[in-house]
Amino acid sequence: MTDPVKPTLLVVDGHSLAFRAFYALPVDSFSTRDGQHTNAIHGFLSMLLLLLQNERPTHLAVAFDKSRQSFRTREYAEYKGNRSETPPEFKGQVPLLQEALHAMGVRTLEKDDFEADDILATLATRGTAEGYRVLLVSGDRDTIQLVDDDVTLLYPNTQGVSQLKRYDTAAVIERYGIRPEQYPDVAALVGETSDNLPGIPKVGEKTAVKWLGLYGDLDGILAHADEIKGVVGQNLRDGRENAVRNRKLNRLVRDVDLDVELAEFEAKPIDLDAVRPIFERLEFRTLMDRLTKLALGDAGQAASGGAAPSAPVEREPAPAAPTPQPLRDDELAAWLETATAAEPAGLGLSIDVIAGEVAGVGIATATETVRLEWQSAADSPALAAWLASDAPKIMTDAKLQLEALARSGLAFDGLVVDTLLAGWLMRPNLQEKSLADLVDRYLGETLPQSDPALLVPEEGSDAGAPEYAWYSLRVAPEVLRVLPERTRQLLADVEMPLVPVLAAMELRGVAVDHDRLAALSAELGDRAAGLAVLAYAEIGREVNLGSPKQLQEVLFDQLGMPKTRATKTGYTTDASALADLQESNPHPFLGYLLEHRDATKLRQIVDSLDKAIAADGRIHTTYGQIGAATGRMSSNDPNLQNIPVRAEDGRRIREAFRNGEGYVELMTADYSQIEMRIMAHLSGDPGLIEAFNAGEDLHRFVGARVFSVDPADVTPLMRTKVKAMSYGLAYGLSAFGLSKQLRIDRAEATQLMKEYFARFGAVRDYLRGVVEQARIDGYTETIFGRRRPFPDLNSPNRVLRENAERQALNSPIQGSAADIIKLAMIGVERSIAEAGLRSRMLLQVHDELVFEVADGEADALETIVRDRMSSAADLLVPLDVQVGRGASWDDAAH
DNA sequence: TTAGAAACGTA
DNA sequence: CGTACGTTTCTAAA
Repeated sequence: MTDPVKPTLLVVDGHSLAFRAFYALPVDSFSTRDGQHTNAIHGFLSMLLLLLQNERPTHLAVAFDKSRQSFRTREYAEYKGNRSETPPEFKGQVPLLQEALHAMGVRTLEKDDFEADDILATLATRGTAEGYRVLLVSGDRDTIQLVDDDVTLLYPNTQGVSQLKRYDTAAVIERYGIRPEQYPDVAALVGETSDNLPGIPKVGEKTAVKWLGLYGDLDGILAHADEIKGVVGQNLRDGRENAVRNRKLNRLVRDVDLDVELAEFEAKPIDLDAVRPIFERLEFRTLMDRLTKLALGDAGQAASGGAAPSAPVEREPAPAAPTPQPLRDDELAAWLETATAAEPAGLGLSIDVIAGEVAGVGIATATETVRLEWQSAADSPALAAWLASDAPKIMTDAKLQLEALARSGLAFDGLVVDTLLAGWLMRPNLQEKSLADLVDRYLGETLPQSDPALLVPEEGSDAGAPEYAWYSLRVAPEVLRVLPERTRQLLADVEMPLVPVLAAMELRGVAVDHDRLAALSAELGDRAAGLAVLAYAEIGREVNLGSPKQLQEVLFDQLGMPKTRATKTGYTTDASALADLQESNPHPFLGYLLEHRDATKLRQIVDSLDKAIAADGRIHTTYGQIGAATGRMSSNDPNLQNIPVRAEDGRRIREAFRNGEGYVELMTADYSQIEMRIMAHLSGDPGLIEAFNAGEDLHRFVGARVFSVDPADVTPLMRTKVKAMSYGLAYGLSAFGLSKQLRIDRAEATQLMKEYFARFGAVRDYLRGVVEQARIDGYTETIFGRRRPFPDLNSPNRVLRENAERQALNSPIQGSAADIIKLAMIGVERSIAEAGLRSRMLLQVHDELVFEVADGEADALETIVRDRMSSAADLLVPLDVQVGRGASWDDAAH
């Protein structure tokens, strides 16, 4: 095994390992508050620490590629020529990684005109000569040739970088059936796609190894090329230049002039004080802990050698959750008294939910947790009283738990912090999706969880309600600490009060008429079947009309239509492309196909809604409060925010949404043009503000300005164009996009935009300003202070950057609209309760609310809704609210 | 069996 | 080459 006398030299291929780490770890989960991606750095350092711990090298170096150019690219220009652009999220991490390594006292090496692997080869050669045991770490197979009795290669497996496969001579022989020094011959014959080095066609590892066995080495094989029969033999004779070239390129250089002595790589004790600042900047809490442990271990060894350890800061190990005490309800009041005194900001609370009902309750202070077994509300008067009181409670992902409480007949109040919502406001790109994520990020600890693969969780290993309560309690102050003041306010004023409102809406659900849906489904099914028959007749065969692949065959091969926009897997067959084709190459098949698509899509929606009707005859969607990065909510299971409304057929689905028993109709209330109004407010554009205050049709008003005509003379076409332009603005629409949407030429679109901005210049200035400010701040902000970070705004990658720019200019607008309707919902719910109405709010569709109206309450409800919605924010323009009522959702639309 | 792409519905 | 979502179906890889 290892020779205790020999010193150990560990050499790492920095680029290849960092790159592996980059792809192994989700980029979204590793970034700092200011948006710097750190997944590659984190993965690399994590692996390095593991190596230092397990291998205990005496000498250490990390080699990097200096650039993409090397003597190999000069020799063969196509070398690695197929490599796509390095992701910018990766690029920026390399200098930071090097900085971190230097802080850790690790030497890094790079050399003009050579690749990192050549440095590995050189150090391995010198190390062997100078009596070292050498460990190489690289993700490049070419380094296999370096393995010998003193040189071992650690190669990352496909899963990532946490597991390294150890290749010594025996392992290479076992894996490849050849000796390490023969590997380049195999690679030369087989070729290396990732390096853009084609090999001999039809020759894989098996064949190459067989030939090596027969003829010794590549030269031998080529010398006997004439004796090899069949297609492969001919391929070999045809491609011998390739093989020779490959062999030349994959030979690593063992004598790069490095101008260093191996002794300089001696591993020094880690200076934690030097490392701490950069690790803090990278927000590597767990890694810092691991490094600290490792360094203290080193110090301990040094101490045994005589020197006293320099007094490093002793880090406490991650505390374990206190063992939950079982508590009876009659003991609860007393416990709560001392607990509340100990935690005035709130107690941690978590509800075990099984099948939607309360199964257990955990409550936590910083030092104690209790578990209350729960039978029924009647058996737990003390618990019920505390839950119903306004005593402050801290939870994680409370909505589900609140619903379970309600179903079990328990009133609830006093939710002050939901850590999941707080974490989302801090990083709205859905990076922390669970308590476990929050515990990891904000405490640097791991939430105990049993293997989810186990059907029966291990006894005691799993975190239950008391543990969840305890971790929630500890996470809360850490998240709040880093939350900017306005964002904390947003949490307290908007997101937290919204939780019980959403819980109530989800519990209520909306009544849906199964019979109508069933009839509609049957009708659509028949229609689709008929259209399919017609479509098949046109092309003389049956294909799967739902298969883009088969459609491409029909359209482009069989019917010879011109190719449409390219997708990753071929050419698009989407509705707009088919419409274009219909214009240029009219064919009845296209019409049938489009209609068939419509019918099947609609039927699919109908069927999934029908399946979602619960036993109470109602559909209960789930709102995702942390659903969208802009601040909007999402709806799922089923999604009730994308029920068709534009097409006549689609609207028939809305006819199935009706008031339930005990109610007389539905009412809808929506903000008209809220995003344009927000744009008017944020930009302060006098023209746009006047447009809204004039109370005239917005698009007519704008059209009159843009086309310099009287409002009365604005034609429908002019109105359409201006409307598309106005709506497109908030999305970062380009002249190209506008021309495409309006089916007008580029020049006309450009002209339209020019005229528009000439009249509404402040809008353009505002949109530009948003992006510029975001580039500086790294985030955008809504009217209410909701932030969204944009790390890609300064990316050198144009696609990424321009995407980020459009997102950035849209976010304050979409986000402010979301803030406003959330505030309105909270106000409406409160006012309805205060007025004692039975009518209730059921659905939210971004700028629309749907209510179920009780008999005789329509007017009172409308007054409340109009008032709360229009006064939710104080803008420079009025917030106009449209209200409608009717027997169905469709009828209630206006 | 699973993950990704394509397609399409809403605001 | 217009933002924000969720769902379904097909497809290729595992």
